[in-house]
Formats: sequence, structure tokens, C-alpha cells
Amino acid sequence: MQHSKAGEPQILIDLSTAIIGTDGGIFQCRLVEDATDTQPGRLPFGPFVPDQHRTMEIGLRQWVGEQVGVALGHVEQLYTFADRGRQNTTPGAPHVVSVGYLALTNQTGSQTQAWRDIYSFFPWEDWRDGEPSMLADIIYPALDSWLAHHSERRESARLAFGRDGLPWGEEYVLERYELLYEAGLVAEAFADGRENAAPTPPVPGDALQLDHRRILATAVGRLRAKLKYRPVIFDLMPQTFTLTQLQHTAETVLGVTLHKQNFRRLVEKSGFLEATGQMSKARGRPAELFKFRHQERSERPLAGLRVSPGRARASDASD
Amino acid sequence: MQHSKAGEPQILIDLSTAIIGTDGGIFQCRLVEDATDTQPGRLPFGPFVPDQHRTMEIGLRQWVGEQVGVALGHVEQLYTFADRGRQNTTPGAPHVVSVGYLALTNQTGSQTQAWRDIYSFFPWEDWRDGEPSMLADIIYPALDSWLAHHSERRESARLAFGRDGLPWGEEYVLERYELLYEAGLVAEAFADGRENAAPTPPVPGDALQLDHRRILATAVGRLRAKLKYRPVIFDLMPQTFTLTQLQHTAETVLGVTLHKQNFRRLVEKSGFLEATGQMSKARGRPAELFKFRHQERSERPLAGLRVSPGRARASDASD
DNA sequence: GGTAGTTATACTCAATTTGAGTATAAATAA
DNA sequence: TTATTTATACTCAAATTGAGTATAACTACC
Repeated sequence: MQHSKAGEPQILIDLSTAIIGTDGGIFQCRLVEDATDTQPGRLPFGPFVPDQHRTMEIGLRQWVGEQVGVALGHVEQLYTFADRGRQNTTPGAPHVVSVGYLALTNQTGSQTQAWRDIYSFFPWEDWRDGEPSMLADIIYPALDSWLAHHSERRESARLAFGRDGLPWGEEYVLERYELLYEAGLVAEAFADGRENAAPTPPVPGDALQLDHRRILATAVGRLRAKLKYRPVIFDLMPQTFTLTQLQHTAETVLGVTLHKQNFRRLVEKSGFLEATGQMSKARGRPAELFKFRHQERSERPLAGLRVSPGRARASDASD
Repeated sequence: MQHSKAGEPQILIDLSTAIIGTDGGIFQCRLVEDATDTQPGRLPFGPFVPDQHRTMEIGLRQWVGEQVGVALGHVEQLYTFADRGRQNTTPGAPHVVSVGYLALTNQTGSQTQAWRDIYSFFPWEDWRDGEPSMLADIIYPALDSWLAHHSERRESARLAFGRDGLPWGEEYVLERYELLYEAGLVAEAFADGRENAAPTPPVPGDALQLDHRRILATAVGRLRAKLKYRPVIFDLMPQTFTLTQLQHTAETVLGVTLHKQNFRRLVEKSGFLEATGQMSKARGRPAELFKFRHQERSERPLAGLRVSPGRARASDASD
């Protein structure tokens, strides 16, 4: 009774991977270097071929290997997107469903085309220097005029953007992007042929092909959330690192600044770190180098990396 | 360049939904009432047909409507399962990928075949009366003898089951089920033809068709985790309820008991409740009836429903 | 070689949250 | 009445968190 009517329009599953790393305070995502002037960038992706791929993760590792060749640390499935009209919709072509994956790596590089700053796609997400002025200047006015005749989305917008008194929740990356898409304020909305979208998007931020910016938004949101209860941050770090480097990585991902002394206290008592005895040499007092304790494997909770109600770098304590 | 080689073996996407509710301390899941004596039960499910279903959620609502007709509250996508050998694998048939969904409802019933106690599928998950003795008596010995020659899974098992000193994490439902499956200790492992599985599974607990027990485990794990940071519990409650009813629901889902006075304190200051002024009549002092404040819509965090290191009902405080 | 600048680390302290109670109130059943 | 049952209020110590101050250990420069 199920599985009726085979032979209908084909379904094709695309496996798309957001490979994320950090490099000296830059939050990076790996793109495929085949961009032309007219086309936006894209994530590595390719079809899931059950005959060749025993699991989807095997499939994605193949495409990542062939297209960008990055060594992956933590890999996790994010979400399966299947809505009509948000993927390539050439008539007659198979319906495309995309399964998004998040992959972390500690090997980034800065070959312009390849590794791109994630905040160039979501400039409103970086609060390390305080609330980005584009929110008040551009996004809120544009969003509000859309909300004026879409009042059913008001409450979602309040929560996603932390308006009138609500806190900015750094993990609601997808919810914010989706609202901007719905409101026709990002380039993909026009590319997908939504009637309310203008050819030149009012909101700054680079576009990606297909639904890849949506997948990236999902990846960033998930990573920010997960950072607070699982020790995934160490997949972004080199073998050894100082506590300040670790903190900068956390800040880069979360897009906020953290209290230095409390971060240290938190991370030291978590038990995930092991002192190496070596010291880093840089400006100022040398810092001890730590490494992640791989013995006690990594699924234990890392609680406490909660972000206190936003605070700009300017007003940071200590230094 | 992608999307090559169409016309290869078909992919079929199944949408399977774990509909979860509670009824007086019973944790329930809705099954389809077409079970025979020889076949285990199944969740409502059916294929995703892109031409008819603009989104997968529309598809699943169709199958749920046709097969069980339950009104759904909160609905969320869980995970997409695609590994070979964990779905129907008749040779030549299309490869089946299943997308699992969690749906909550406050309308349950107890027509034996339809609504089944979730803990009958996962009896080791119910710690409301203390640690289930089957863990020490049956599961741990069986698991340990498998781990003896699968030492690479030792650490996962330690974490999933909270062994030697680690706490029992009530949200690791899927991880526990998967370990038992891998170890060949549940009926599905034999049904899927795994070589290490015995025809009569050593571990108690009812099986489900296909990968439905895995989907249900995912659903329960996700629900238990989400309960702690989003107000999803109210989707399981009737219009009005007492704080004790609310607590019992939380305990039913989490499979542990909670401290009554602290639960009250937590939930009262969360701001999600509104007193109705009415009182419930039952044995003992009447309790005030509350309702969920639907105005302040529901994505705000409900922090604090953390579970303190296990405590059995027997040693519960107060009464 | 002393001093300013820079970064790291130790320690403090109040406010809040949590875990675990005791005490009391309001009903019903005998 | 009195025991039993359930609900609710209040207490209190321990732990955690937010936000500092104080000091240590380097480098660069005059």
C-alpha cells in the first residue's frame, strides 16, 4: 500500500556540506573554486548514489574529497530541505532534495576564492564589535515594512532578532536568514522567483548558489548552539593552543565577545584540557599551551559556554 | 556537472512520523492499527511525492491524516536515515531513504492497538522507579561481552549508558538503542540480517517494523533534550492543567522523577504560565489550574528543566 | 637597564541559581 | 475529629555566574 506508483518523477538527493573552520579571528567556510563572475559561490555537493554510497556520509566525503579535498573533523547531518522552489527547478528535471551537512576542520587557508569569511554572507551576525549598524539602518526598516502586512510573522521576527527587549539569540541564524528570505530582502529570494523580491537585494551580504546559503545558515546556527553543550570547538583548533586562542575561536564562531577570566575558569574546570608544559611566544607574557584530552572521548557535555546578554568588544573588561 | 546519470536506481523517500503524547503517566506513541500477529507495529508513514507535496511536512500530514487521523501540535524534522540495510531491501526495489519526524499531540487515547506505551519499546529508559534492574541483569552483561571484542565502541557505551561514574543522560536514547542494535541485542538487528544477531533478542522491548524503532528512539531523545530549553511540553498538555499534572508529564517524558517544590519554582518564574483562578478537584488539597500563555509565542527558551543526577521515586522528598 | 606596553593568570566578591529540605494550608475519608 | 492526601510557601546552604581587581611575565624602546 505504500511505495505505490514508482516510475513517477524522479527524486534526486543532493549532499551539500558546509565545511567550517577559523583562522585568526576569521570565520571561514570552504567553497568550490569554480565561481564565475555571474554566478555566486557554492558549497561542495553532489548526488547521493545508493549503489556507490552505503551511507550518505560516505557520499558526502566523496564529493568533498573530489571537489575541495579538505580533511574533515566532526561531521554531522543538519537538515533535509525539500520545499519546492528553493532548489534548481528546471521543468522536467528530477525534484531535488538536499541534505545539508556540517563539517568542521582545523585546516583552513586564505586562498581568496576557496575559503570565504562566513560573515560576508551574514554580516548582521557578527556582534564582536557591538551591534552591527546595518541592523538599525537597513534591516529593521526593511523588515518592518514587510511585517506591516505580514503580522502573523511579527512574533517570530521579535524572537529571531531579539527586538523590543528580547535578547539577541546568537543561535537563531537560520531563523533570521529565513525571515529575510521570506521578506524578499536577500538575493536568493529574487533568484527563486519570489514575487516580493527586488532584483537588487536591499540587505548586504553575499549570496550563494541554490539553497546553499540556507544550508550555511543552518550550519552556523547549529554550531553556535552546540558549542554550548558539546566540546566541538576543539575540532576547530590546532593540536596545541593557548586559552586565548581558544577563546578567540569561540568568539569568532559565536559572533560575540566573552569575559576572559570567566572563560578561562570555565574551560579549565571542564576537564577537557591538558597542559603541555610548553609556552607560546608572542607579544606580552607567554601563555601556556594546552591540548584537548582525546582519551576522555568527546561526547561529554561542555556546559557553561553560555553567552551573557551581549557586550561589545569596546566595553570589554580587563585589557 | 552534478546531477549526472539520472535513470539509475530510483530513490524513494518515506516520511515517517512518531506521534507522541502522554496520558496519566503513560508515555504514548501512536501506531497504525494494521498489525498482524507475525508483524511488529509501525508508525504512520508514506512516500514523499514532490508533485503532490509542496513540502515534506505537507506530505507527512497527509499520511498521518489518512492512517491515524490525529491532530498534531508541534511538528519537527528529526533526521534522514539512508544507510543500506536498515530499510526494506527487496532486490531491485528502489532504495528507500526515510525522513523521520516528531509530532506532539495532547489528544491520546488508550485503544490498545493504537496508542502504545513508549517504554514497552525501550523499557530500559524508564527510571521513574529507580534504575531498571534489567540494565544490570541483562543489558550490561550482554553489552559487555560484545564490547570485549569491539573495544572501539567502549567509550561510546560508557557515555551512552553512563557507566563507571558517568551520569545517565536521559537524552541519549538513540545512542543507547543504536549500541544495542550494533551489538545484535534487539530484534531489528536479526530482521536486518546482521550476522551477530540471534533470532530471539536477549534484551526485552518490543520491536517495530523497518527502522521505526530507530526513528522513535530519535524522537524520544530529541524531545527529552528539547524539553530543557524550549517550552514544547505544553503541546502535550490539555488547555488547563495543574502544576502537578505538568510535572508528571515532564517526568513521564524524561523518565525520571523531579523535585516537586523546585519544579514549581522553576516553572512559575518562567513566565509561560497564567493562572486561571479555577481549581481542580481531586483527592487532597485542590490545586490551581493554569494555562499556557499563548500570547508570548513559544520559541522563548525554557531554561532550567535540567535533571539532577538521578533520584528514584522511592527517595523523593516531600510526600 | 629601566619603563611602558602587552598579555596571562590568580584571586575576590556579590548576585543568582540550584538542590534539598521544613513548615503549613486546604481539601477528603474514616 | 482525626488521619490522609495533596498543594503551596518559605528557608538555607552550596554552587555557579557575572564582573571585577591585582599581579605576573614577557617584549620593545629610549
